[in-house]
Amino acid sequence: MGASSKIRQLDPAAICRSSDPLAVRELLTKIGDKWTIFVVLSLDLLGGRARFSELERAVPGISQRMLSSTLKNLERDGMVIREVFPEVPPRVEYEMTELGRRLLHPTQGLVDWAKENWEQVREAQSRYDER
Amino acid sequence: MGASSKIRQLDPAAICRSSDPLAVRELLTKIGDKWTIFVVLSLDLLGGRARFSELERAVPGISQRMLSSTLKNLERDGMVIREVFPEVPPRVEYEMTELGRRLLHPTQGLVDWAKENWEQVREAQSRYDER
DNA sequence: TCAGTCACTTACGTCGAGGTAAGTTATGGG
DNA sequence: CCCATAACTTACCTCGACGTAAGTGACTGA
Repeated sequence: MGASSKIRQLDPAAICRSSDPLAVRELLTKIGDKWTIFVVLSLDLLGGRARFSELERAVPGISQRMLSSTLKNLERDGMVIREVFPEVPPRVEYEMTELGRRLLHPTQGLVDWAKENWEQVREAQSRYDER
Repeated sequence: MGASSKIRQLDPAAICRSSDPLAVRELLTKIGDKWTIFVVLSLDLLGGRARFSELERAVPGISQRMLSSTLKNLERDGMVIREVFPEVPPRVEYEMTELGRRLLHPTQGLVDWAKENWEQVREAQSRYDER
C-alpha cells in the first residue's frame, strides 16, 4: 500500500485545520439560529449601540421574547454589553464589544457570498426538485 | 428634529447591506446545523471527492442517517455532486462543485475567527455564569 | 384614579432537528 | 445456503427552538 491510500485517512482532530472543531461548530450553531445575525447586523447599522425598542423595530418580525433571549446569549458570549439606566420607564442600551465587532468581518464574508451565489443555489434546488 | 434622530431609523430591507436578508439567514441556518460544516470541510480535506464510507469515518460521531440527509441537502443546494457506480456492493462518490468550493473561503474566515477568539468567548461565559 | 410607557418574564403549545436501532438490496465468496 | 458488504431507508422517540399571548413593576401625566 502506497501513500496514495494513506492520504485518504483523516485524523479526526484535524477537521477545520487543527483548530478545535467543536468551537467552530458551536460558533456556527450560535450565529446560525434564527435571529442572531439580524440582531448583530442591525446593532452595527445602528452605530454599535442601541436600546431594546430600537432593535425591536430594526429587526422585522422578531418578538420581545426572542430579542431578549438573543441579546442575553450575545451578552453571555461577550459580544455585547448591557447597560441599564435607572429611570422610569426603564432604559436599557446594548453596545457591541470589540469581540463582537471583530466577528463582523468574517460574517460579512458570508453575507457577500450569499449576495453573489444565492441565485445559483436557488437554481440548483429547482433542478433537483423537478425530477 | 435633526439628522441625528433620523439616522437611528432603519430600513427593514437594509439589513445585511441591502442584499436579500432571508438568503443570508437561510445560508447561515444551513451551515449552522450540526453536521454540514464538518462534512464540507472533511470532503475538502479528502481532496474534494470521497465515497460515503470515507466521510462516515472522517466525521467522528455522525450517523448514517445524518450523513445521508446532510449530503442530500448539499446535493440539492448544488454544493456537491453525487455519482453512483453500478457495482456490488454499491459505490457512491461525492464531489464538491465549484459553488461548494467557493463557499470554503468565507467559511474558513469563521474557522479562523473561532481559532483566535473562542478562548475569549469561553472566559466571557464563565464571568457571566458565576454571578 | 387610571392609562400609558418600556423592558422585560412567564406560561403554554407546536414542530422539526437529530439520536438509535433495525431493515433493505444485490451479489460474490466460502 | 448463508453471510458479509456498501449505502442507504424507515420507524420511533426525545428535546429544544421558536411562536403567541398575557402578565409585571415602577413611575408619570391627565
